[in-house]
Amino acid sequence: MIDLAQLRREPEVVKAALARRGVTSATLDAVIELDVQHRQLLQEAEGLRAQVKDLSRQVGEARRQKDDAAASALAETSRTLGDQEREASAALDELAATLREQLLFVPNLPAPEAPDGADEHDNVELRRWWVGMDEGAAQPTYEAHQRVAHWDIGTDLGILDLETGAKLAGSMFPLYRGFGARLIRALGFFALDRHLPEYEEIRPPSFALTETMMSTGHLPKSADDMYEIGRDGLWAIPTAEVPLTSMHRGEILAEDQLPIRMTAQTACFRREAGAAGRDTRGLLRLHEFDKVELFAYCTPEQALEAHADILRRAEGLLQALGLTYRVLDLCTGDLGTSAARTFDLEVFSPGVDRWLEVSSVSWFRDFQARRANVRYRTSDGSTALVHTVNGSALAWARIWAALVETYRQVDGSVELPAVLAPYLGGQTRIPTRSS
RNA sequence: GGAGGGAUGACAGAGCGGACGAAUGUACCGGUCUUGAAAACCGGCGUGGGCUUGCCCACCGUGGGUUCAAAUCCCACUCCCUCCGCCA
Repeated sequence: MIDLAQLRREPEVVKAALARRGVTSATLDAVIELDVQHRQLLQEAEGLRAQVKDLSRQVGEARRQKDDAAASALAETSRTLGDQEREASAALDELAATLREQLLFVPNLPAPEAPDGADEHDNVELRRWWVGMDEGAAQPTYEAHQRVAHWDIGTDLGILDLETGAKLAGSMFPLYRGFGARLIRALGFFALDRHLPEYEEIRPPSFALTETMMSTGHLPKSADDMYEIGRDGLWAIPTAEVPLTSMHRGEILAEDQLPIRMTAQTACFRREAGAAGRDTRGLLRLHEFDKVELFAYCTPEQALEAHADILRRAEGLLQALGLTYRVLDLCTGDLGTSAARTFDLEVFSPGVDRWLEVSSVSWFRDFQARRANVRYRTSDGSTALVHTVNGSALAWARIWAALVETYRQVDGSVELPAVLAPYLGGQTRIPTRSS
């Protein structure tokens, strides 16, 4: 949620910033107008309430003086005012709800450094990395045996069974088996270990209350993309960011606690409602996938470094796995609702011949903290909202795809990078079924 | 799932219709005393919001209700504790 006080104080600044991501001036004017009305009504209701309270005190006083006639008269006046107050308060509540609702739909102000742009085509590529680059290789090269899509490799080697996954839960719910299942497990363990002990490992619930989903901005705006368990008032989490952001919801943290850094692997559930039929082959787009998330609550001063650290770690994993990737600086038109600045990491999938997003590293400023009401005590004793940053490190389904393609051998087997050996019982080779 | 008990400021813990944003203790901050520290004593010490910046309003688990007036009474819900049942 943006800062209403800032919108009130410097509307032109906010408008200019949000215009970069397509929010019209009229939208914000409507919010400002609601805010004006809200405060007018607030004063009216509070004035009435103050009178009722004062009269009530006088009633009590009169009763003690045994002046029942005066007490009754005062009570009568107070009752009348009380009715008016009730009416004003009801109107006030309605207006406040409308204001809040509109405010919840206003996206975050983009960071000045975020590049301008309308959509994903305007994202700015900052750099690429591939094996051998440091030794002077001009570009990654792939042989014909690496140009096989992971869904074919998965079927050939018996490590991915999408048909059975679909039989159990519908399409886009993958089922890994044998070495494929073990590889997914290994990737999560591998990444979590690398983030300890700087990041505390968390294993959060897989479902979250509506209020929890609100804090990160996933609700109300993206309700169609979330799995809802209506009977219990719960939602399946689309990312560990949801529970992690709310861990300190409503709290005031001590400044010396910050930054609080956490990592968690969870299943992530996404309905992908707006993407029906697109990129549905193999593991390109799924309703459920595992992802290790990195997250930090920090002071505004710590935020940039915390953001950079998560990006470094995500890149470090990709480099350790020897996968080709690129870093994108998301343009204002492609930023998520809550983000001020986001870097996406895309891994190259030689078999599918496409770049696949495997990480999104975002700085939210105080946008999420305002919704979640997470603050800290500053050195001068006052309170301030924390900043939140997070990023995937990494989303495993697509990494799984890039790995089996990149490391496919001439004979059809897959020879995985040695860094994974400790997590694979020492066996890095996925053999062909005939061998 | 059944029965009972509970939820109050950083913590502990009073209050159970009116002068209660809330006793008291601890912790914390400032001061006096002291060579210094401790002790003792004095003072301060929740969070938001509104505007005429001095006042007003809200908040005692959450949401409703009763009343001139609710931390206090009523209803519903959530969570915690104890016991019983069931269960990986």
